[in-house]
Amino acid sequence: MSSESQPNASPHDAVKRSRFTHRQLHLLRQGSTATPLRAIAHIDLDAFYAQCEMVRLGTPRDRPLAVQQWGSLIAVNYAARPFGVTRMITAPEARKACPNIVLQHVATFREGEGGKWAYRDDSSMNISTDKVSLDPYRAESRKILKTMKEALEQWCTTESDGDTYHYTQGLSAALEKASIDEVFIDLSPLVYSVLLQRYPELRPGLQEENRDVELPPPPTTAVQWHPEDCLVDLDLHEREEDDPDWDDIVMLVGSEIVRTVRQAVWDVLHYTCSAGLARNKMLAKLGSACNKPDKQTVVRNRAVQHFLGGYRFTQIRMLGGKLGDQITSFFGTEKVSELLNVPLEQLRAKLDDHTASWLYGIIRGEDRSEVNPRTQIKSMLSAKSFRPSINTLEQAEKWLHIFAADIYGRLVEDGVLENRRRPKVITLHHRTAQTRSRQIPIPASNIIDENLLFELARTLMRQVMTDGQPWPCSNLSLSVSSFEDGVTKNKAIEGFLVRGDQAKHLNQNSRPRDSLPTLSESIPMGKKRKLEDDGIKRFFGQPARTDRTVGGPDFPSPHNSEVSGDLVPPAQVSEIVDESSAIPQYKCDRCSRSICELEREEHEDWHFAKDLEIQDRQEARDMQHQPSNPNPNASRGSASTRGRGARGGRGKPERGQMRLAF
DNA sequence: TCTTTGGCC
DNA sequence: GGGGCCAAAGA
Repeated sequence: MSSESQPNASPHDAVKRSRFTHRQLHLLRQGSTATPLRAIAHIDLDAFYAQCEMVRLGTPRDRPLAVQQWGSLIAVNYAARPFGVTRMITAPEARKACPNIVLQHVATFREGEGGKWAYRDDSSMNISTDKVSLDPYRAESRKILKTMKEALEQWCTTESDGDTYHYTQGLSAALEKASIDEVFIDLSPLVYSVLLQRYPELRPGLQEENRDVELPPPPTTAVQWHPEDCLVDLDLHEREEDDPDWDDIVMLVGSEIVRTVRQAVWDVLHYTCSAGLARNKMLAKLGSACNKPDKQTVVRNRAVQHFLGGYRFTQIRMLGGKLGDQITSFFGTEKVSELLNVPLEQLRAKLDDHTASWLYGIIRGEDRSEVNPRTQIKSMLSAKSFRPSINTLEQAEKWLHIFAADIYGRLVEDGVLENRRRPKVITLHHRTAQTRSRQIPIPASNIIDENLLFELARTLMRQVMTDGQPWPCSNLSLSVSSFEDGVTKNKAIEGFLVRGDQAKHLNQNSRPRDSLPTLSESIPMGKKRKLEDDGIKRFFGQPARTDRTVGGPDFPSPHNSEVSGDLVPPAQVSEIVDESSAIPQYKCDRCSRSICELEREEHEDWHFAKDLEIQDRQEARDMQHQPSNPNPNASRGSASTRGRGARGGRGKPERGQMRLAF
């Protein structure tokens, strides 16, 4: 982005301006990946499993503790590390290095004791009959996520004057659970909201104003960082004495928000965590690991080059594996600083175009991957390695019982009993010399219980045995996947929301309320889920305001809403119809929609932002492809996934913008 | 549908 | 370094 590399306005300028434009600020509002003002946090629990045990057992923070799995350690708390205890060493070695250490074995299931896990004194000696359970950690993870969400919500409910409210209401932060102990948070909309409250000069001006004009400079000459913020040193040509620009202020506000989130996790649940804050996920993730434990690290835009230059690129997300090794051998270095000297053309010569341009950008600190607001789990797996290998069907079936019980218990937590969600596929993995797997559908007619899972697993096991040489078997695992929403949940949703096509046909269509599925068969399952998650989240996160029913050019018309999976609240629909004659309307010349006059400004803002995103996305497509976008359809206000061209019908509405069903 | 890869504690 | 996960791409 050229604006990022421009120096600050020089002192002789008559009127100092920011390097950033109104357009770039405005893109924060919908969490666009295109703006250099973006604020992304990565939060990582410190030695998570160890902390879980410290909390559960009530041990003091300075008491060394490690979590044991059979003879080895899988997590070591910070109090134990000065003694040389690491995950590499065995439990007896840890005891020797640190006699005072608490060595807590993970909870286990035990053969013949049903589906209940327990903490047992003798589990380390019972590797042949026990199977580890990570359930206690999953439960803590859920609590932590909930606490973080609640802390973030504090920043959404703003008591500001009506003008600011107009621009900031309904904004919230996207939270992506990256693993059992890590989350990404897109703070951009919250930061935008705070900026507009604290700096009225940033509020969108008159309609005529050119959004390419630079913002006024921040009204401060020095940023007051919190004493506990760890700041990455600035790039060589930057100086701390230089006046801050809005990207510095964005990081300041972001770090304030992150601090309250971390504080809430400590106050409520007594867990410490470390955070990284930067303009994108890649930098935030590297940042969170810089100062552990219990610290937060801020990577300002002006520090990115210096920060990344010190890394090996193999430490960057997606480059830790074979791709990173390949690149290392092609170019003879692991250092980011040296790879920076390789021109794009040379990268292209060795790597495919997508990967080459992604790599070129990523080592320069550019990463436009989105924070994917995903909370629900997509599969569940229960596994066991056998040393020595097992050799009979009887032995295998004992483990299948335990797997079935384990997974069933987790499904219950997930809501199978209430029919909220249910998996459609069950898979058995089996390892001898090679790994083989077989999968079958879970019959939709059956109620899922432990026994059904076991019988399906046994069927798969028999298939595996007739396939080839089943023994000796060194590893077995059972998993369920392809989750689908169940009857009860859809019923509940239908009370509030109907899809566009359903709204259209609501009165003609006598389809039974409890029949399934409600989503169009034309959409692959994975996409359906995301669309639905988002639709629901957005709807409930949005205060009901009938005058917010604005739309844009890419809002599918009724005929293609059929495949969009988008959701429309019926109450809204009827209210709109009722009120449309009473409220002054104007017809938007961009999209030919009738918009209520009160919403005119916002609607036009919306078109403006939309245009920018389209433009920007096009640049991004040309310039910067990721080698493997982990989730091309997950979106949060990005134009790439919204309806145009071949994928035109797949779009979903912008936050807070409801589609008319007619 | 099945296998492989990556990432993490 | 390996057991036990989870997600997604590749084939």
